[in-house]
Amino acid sequence: MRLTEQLFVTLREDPADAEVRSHALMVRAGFLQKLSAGIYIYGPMLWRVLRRVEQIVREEHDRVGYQELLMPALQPRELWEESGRWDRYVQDGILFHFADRKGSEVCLGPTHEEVITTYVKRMIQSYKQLPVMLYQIQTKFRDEIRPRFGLMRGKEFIMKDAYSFDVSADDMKASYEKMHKVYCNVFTRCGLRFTPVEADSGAIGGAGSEEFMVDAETGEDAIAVCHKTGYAANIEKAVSQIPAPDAAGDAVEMHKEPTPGAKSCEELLALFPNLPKTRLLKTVLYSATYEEREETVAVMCRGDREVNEIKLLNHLQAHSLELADEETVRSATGAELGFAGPLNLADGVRLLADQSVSGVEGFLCGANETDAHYLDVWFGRDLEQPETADFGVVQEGDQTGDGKGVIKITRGIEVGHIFQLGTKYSEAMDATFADKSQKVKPLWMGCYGIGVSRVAAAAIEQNHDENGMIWPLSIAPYAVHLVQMKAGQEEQDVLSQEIHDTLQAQGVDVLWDDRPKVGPGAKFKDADLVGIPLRVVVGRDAGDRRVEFGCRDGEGRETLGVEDVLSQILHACQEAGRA
RNA sequence: CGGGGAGUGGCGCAGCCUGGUAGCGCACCUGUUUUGGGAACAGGGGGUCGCAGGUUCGAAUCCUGUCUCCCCGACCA
Repeated sequence: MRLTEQLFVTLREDPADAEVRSHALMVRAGFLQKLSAGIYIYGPMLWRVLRRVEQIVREEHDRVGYQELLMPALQPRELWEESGRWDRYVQDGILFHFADRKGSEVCLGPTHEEVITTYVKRMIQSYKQLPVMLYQIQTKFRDEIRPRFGLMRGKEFIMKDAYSFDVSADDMKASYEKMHKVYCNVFTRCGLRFTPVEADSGAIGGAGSEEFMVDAETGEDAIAVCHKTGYAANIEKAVSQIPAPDAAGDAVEMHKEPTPGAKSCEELLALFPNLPKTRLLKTVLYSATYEEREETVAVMCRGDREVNEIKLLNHLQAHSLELADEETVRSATGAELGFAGPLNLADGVRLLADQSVSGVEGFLCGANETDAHYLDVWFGRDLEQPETADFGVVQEGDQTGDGKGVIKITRGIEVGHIFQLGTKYSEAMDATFADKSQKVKPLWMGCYGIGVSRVAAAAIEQNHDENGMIWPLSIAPYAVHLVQMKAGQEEQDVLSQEIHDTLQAQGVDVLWDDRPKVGPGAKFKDADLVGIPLRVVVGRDAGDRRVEFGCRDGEGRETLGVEDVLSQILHACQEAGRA
C-alpha cells in the first residue's frame, strides 16, 4: 500500500486529554479518534490491528471446535427479567436501555448470556447434541462509571464472547480448561506477556473464574503474585497469611480514653505513641443493599490492614455495597465520623470482623461516642468476638495462603476472563436437555470473554518507546514499513516497487512511504510512531540493489542485498503466521 | 455521584486578571531551493473564542446559567 494513496495524518504533539501512552500514541499516529467520552473511531490502521487480533482469536477457537455466530446487540428487557439481571444492571447504571416506538424496553447488550441461553435452549433437546461451543466477536455497550485511558475502558468496545454448554459439572470444567489453553495461545500469539490469575466472578456469577492479565504498570487491576509458589490472584480475590499482631500489654481493665478530633489511624497513633498499629482495631461501616432490603454492616479490621469490599459483598450475598454515608454512621454509632467501634452499636447494625482481628488483645477501638475511644479491650472479656471471616486485602510481604512463599503486588490489564457459570442461567431460563434416562437436566455453562480492542491497547502499553509504538509482528497493521528516501528518484522508485510487489505477492503486507517532498527525518519519525515491526529503507544504495533492513525495536539494523532482505522478511512473517 | 481542572482555526497553546477589530508553534495550500532522523525562504487560506442569556457605546475578556471534556475519588472513620 502506497502511503500517498491512503489517509495518513500524524500529530507531532501528544493530545492534551490522553493520560496513558497507548492512548496518546494511537491518537498521534491517527489510529484512534475520540468522538465522545469513552467512544472512539477506529481508524484504518487500528482496524487492521483489530482484524489481526480477531483472526488469531478465530483460529484458536475454531481449532478446538468452537463455531462462530453473531447475536444482536439490541436485547429485549424480558430476557433480562428471566435471568433476573435487569434490575441489578439498571441499578448499577451500567446498562444502556431505552424504549422503542411501541414502548417496549430494550438494552444494548453489555454481554450475551441471556441471548445465547435462549438460542441454545431452543436448539438443544438431547445430551447427544452436547457439548456445544459457540462464540461471537461483536461490539459491547456498557455505560461505564468512568470511561478512561482511550481504548482501555470505553463505553463501546469490541469483545469476543464464547459460551460452552455441557451435560455435567465435570464436562463444564473440561471445557473451561480447554478454553484456558485457548486463551494462553491467543495472548501468546498476540505477543503479550501475561499472567492468568484467580478472580472474582462479579456480576456474571458462577463458581470458578480466572482473569488473563497483561503485565503492565498502568494496568487498572492490582494482582497478588508469588513467583516461588506460582500463586497469582486478583487482589479482589487473593488470600494470604498475614503477619501476627504485636503482643498485648497487661490485662488491665477496659477504659475510655478522650481522643478529641482523632478520626484516623494516624491521628490515634500520634495520641498513643506506644500503641502498635496492630493493636488498633478500626470499625468500618457499610450500607449493603439486598433484593428487598438494606442493612448497615460494621466490619472490624486491624489497623494495619484494609477491608476488601468484594470479599465482604460476597460473604453478605448482597447486591451492592458501599461505604456508609455520614448520616448512617451517625445513627449507627451515635457519634460523629471517626469514632465507630464494636460496642454499643445501634440495634440492627450487623457486626462482622476480618480475620486480622483474631488474636489481637488489649486493643484500641472506637467508643461510638464523639471524641472517645476504648483502650485495653479484650475479646472474650469485654465483648464476644463477632462473626469472623476473611474480609481483608492482601498486602505485599504477606505469606501465601500455604505459607510457602511471599506475596508481591503487581499491576495488570485484564484482557480476558473465563468463568464456570454452572447452571445459573440455564436454570433461571429453563435451558434443559434430556439425558440418557430421559431425565430433564439444566445445561452446564461456561462463558469466556476477550477484550479485543483492549488487547490492542495493552499491546502498546507493553511495547512502546519514547518515539512510538512497537507492534508485535503477529498483530501489526502491516508487516513491513518500506521507507523510500527520495520518491521520484528512478532507481529508488524501481527498487521500491519491486520490493513492494514481491512481498505483496507472497502475502506480506507492506506500507510503502512513497511521499515526495517529505524529508527523511519526518519519514523515520512517522515510521517510529506507527511502529510497524520490520523496516526496509530504500536509499542511496538503491542502484546497487542494497537496502537497509531492521526492526522497529532497533535490533540488528544493517545494509544488505535485496534478495537477502526479502527472504529474511518472508521467513519472519511465516514464523509469525502472517504470510 | 463528590471534588478539582479545562473548553480560543485540524492539533498543542498564549491572550482573559486590568473589556477596545484574535495571536503563536505545528499542520494545510502555492512557488523556489532542499532530501539518511521532524528542511529553508517567500507568499497564502482557515477561528460567530463550547452554547445561551445578561452588563456595557463596545465582551474571548465581567456576571448568570448550561453543555462537553480531562483528572482524582467513590479509600477504611
